[in-house]
Amino acid sequence: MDQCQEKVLHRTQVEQAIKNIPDSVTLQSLTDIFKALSEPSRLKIVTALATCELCVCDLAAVSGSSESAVSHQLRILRNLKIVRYRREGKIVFYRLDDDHVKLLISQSIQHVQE
Amino acid sequence: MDQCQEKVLHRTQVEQAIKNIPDSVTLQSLTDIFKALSEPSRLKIVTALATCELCVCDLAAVSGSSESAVSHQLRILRNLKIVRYRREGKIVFYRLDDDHVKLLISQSIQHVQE
DNA sequence: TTGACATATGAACAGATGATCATATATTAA
DNA sequence: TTAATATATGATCATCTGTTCATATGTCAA
Repeated sequence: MDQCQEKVLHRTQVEQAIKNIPDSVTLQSLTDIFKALSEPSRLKIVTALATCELCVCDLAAVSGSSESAVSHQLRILRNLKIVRYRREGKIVFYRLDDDHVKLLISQSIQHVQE
Repeated sequence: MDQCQEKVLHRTQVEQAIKNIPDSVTLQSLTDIFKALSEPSRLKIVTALATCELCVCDLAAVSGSSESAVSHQLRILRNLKIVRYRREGKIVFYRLDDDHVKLLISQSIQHVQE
């Protein structure tokens, strides 16, 4: 829209700001991970898994929701490569896919607690 | 629900995991900030403001959305104390409220780019 | 194979949310 | 005061999302 272009008030700063916005792939990855952690139920699951691996049943107890709801959320976390799982007989154990998310959350906690 | 309690398979791990879940206030703060950053439009605004202060009109140009939409998103970011503003005549300049968010985002970018 | 248990998944519903449009407010200039 | 500019906000609507319920899948034991 040309209207917007014409209305730019501070051209230098705008150009600088646009350069600082991550590329679309990075932007997508960022919003994905932030969205994954933006729901209390999912954040509980992830912080719980930061201690040790847990089965779906455990996670339901930990997060205080139904096993079905947890399973749905785990699918989202799985698709985002935030958690992985291993099956042991009838039981499926979930754990964090790597330590990035754990670190990110601990850093975030520091931020909000200051 | 007692059903959930009875079905806990790994009691020790569950108790440990529950201890690791942040208190409800921290949990709320975390989900708030993650939710704020989980929308492409808002993340663009925040990353743009990481360089310098910008007015609403600038932010509309930077993020590629309407000024009204930006203004709505800025209200959300204002309420979450992520941005603050100062008025200079007819123009309102926004900037990040502190450097926490900037640091959090740069750390997150490192995470997703590995 | 049958039954029980653990988990996964599809459908449906309710609640949340982002964009748009119209309108309101605030500031400045004439 | 009036007009123009910059921003804010309320209402509406379409879309998204999380939960629930019912059902399906997978595993093991009998």
